[in-house]
Amino acid sequence: MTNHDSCIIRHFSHYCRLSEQDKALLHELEESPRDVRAGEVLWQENEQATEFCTVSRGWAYSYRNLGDGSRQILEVFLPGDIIGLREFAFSQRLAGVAMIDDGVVCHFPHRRLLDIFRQSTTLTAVLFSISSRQQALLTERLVNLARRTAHQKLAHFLYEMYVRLDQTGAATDGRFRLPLSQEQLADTLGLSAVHVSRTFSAFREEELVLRERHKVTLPDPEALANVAEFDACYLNDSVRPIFLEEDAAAMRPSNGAAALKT
Amino acid sequence: MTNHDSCIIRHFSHYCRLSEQDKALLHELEESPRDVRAGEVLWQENEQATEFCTVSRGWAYSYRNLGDGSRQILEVFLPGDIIGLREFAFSQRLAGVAMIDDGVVCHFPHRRLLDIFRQSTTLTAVLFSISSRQQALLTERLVNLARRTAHQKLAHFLYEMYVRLDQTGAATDGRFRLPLSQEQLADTLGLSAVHVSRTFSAFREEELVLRERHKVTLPDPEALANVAEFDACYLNDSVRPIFLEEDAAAMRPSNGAAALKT
DNA sequence: GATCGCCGATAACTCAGGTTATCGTCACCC
DNA sequence: GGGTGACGATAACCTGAGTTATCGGCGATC
Repeated sequence: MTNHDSCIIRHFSHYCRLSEQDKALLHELEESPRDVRAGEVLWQENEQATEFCTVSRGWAYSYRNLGDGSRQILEVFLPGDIIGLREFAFSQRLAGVAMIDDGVVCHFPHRRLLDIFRQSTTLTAVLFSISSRQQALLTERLVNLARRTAHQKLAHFLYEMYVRLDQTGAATDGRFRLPLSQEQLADTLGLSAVHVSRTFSAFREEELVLRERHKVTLPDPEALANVAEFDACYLNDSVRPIFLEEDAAAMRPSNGAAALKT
Repeated sequence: MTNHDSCIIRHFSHYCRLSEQDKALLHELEESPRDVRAGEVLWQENEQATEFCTVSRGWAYSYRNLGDGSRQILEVFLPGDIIGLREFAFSQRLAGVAMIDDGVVCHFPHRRLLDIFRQSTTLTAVLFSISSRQQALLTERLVNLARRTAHQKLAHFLYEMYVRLDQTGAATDGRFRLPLSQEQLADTLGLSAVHVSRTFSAFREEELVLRERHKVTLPDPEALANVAEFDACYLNDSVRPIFLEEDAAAMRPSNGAAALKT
């Protein structure tokens, strides 16, 4: 088991120092990588759900198709994210998932999550934290959709992506790659594609956002955050390291004995 | 430990048969009941978060205050629900919580959740399921807010409440108590209070919904569900009993020995 | 290098829902 | 029993965003 740079482990390490045993458990989630093409549908609403999925490379999104032919994008997944956690309690998919980009994903069965619950309190707590953070993103998007103007919605989304990408080093100096089309943005923000275009034009005018093809530049990120009334609280998932460290310490004695080679 | 009818245990039992030990663990969550009055704020955004909370009686809601003075209600909690699970990863509250009704709530420290992770895989799985279901509610509300008309939003909300209440026996024959004011409904649905009123008038006209004070009657629930394009999938959390039973069976040997009196 | 198809920009027109304001009703309380 | 205040209904008016349509640019395919 070469520790060939794993997105998941990097992601989990954000939350907590991991034992070797924990890392081994996580590695099992990435056993069967599969290449996927942009636009490829990983699964659809109402299909039987027996697996989760991790993204190793590329972007993905989950979506719901509505009765009137429109569609709502719910979440955008980046490398290191786990897809499908939200559906833990359900035997059917509640949302479809498709790739934005070419990429690599790894499927693993539901069962594996129970193994983790049973074998590592630390990982269980981290999984709960991740799920909790995803819910925070969702909540923020909800507020955004319910209460803000088109300008604020787009500003908020762009700034959120900027922060998320910055946290993983994928944004430098206000510039980042945003592989979504304007139609996908519209489906995310509950707007029409036309109005997304209008709003980008306005932002260009005001020199808040420059966009060419899939490259976005924010000349003044803070100004954008202000437009969006952005409160970064929900992204700085302080993650309460103390809390988790205590916990890790508390459980190490019992699990340490069974640990794999150090 | 008298098994004086506990909402939480009833709630959890929905998902899975519980051992006596599991019940004992859950009972600890309801150790310190407190009477609360309608309108009382349990906590506010950005306060330090060190506790979760269960609702034993009454309704509650979580909300976010926006920059422009408006506010968005995120979730409505009924007796048996756990409040604050969403915030597991955070040290600050992401949303305020207030009572709709007079009621009884029980606070318990974060730490207690870790005890559960450590001591019961069954309860851990159920907690994950509950969190997953809450997220499904949130997602459905998001779609609702982003993509549907005022009529659909209100119809959807009313029908959802009807189903949730029906599941706990609190709705009979299309009639139930709905203690929210039109302003609270507006804050939930991302509408103005005026427009909620208009929409109720329209529903009265069409004989879809009758509302007097806090009593709501749905003469034809199915018709309402149709207006809302309601797909009950996300509420019939099949909850995959098989899955959990297998799991419970798998872990019983190790924990059974330490079980409390049967 | 001509054709096709996708993506994005822009303009003209429409409409769902917000805003403001007024009024009626009910509950509560000296 | 009259004052007060929260809640809800209704009307008139306004506006942000949807809809439809047209056009230009760019990449892929032959």
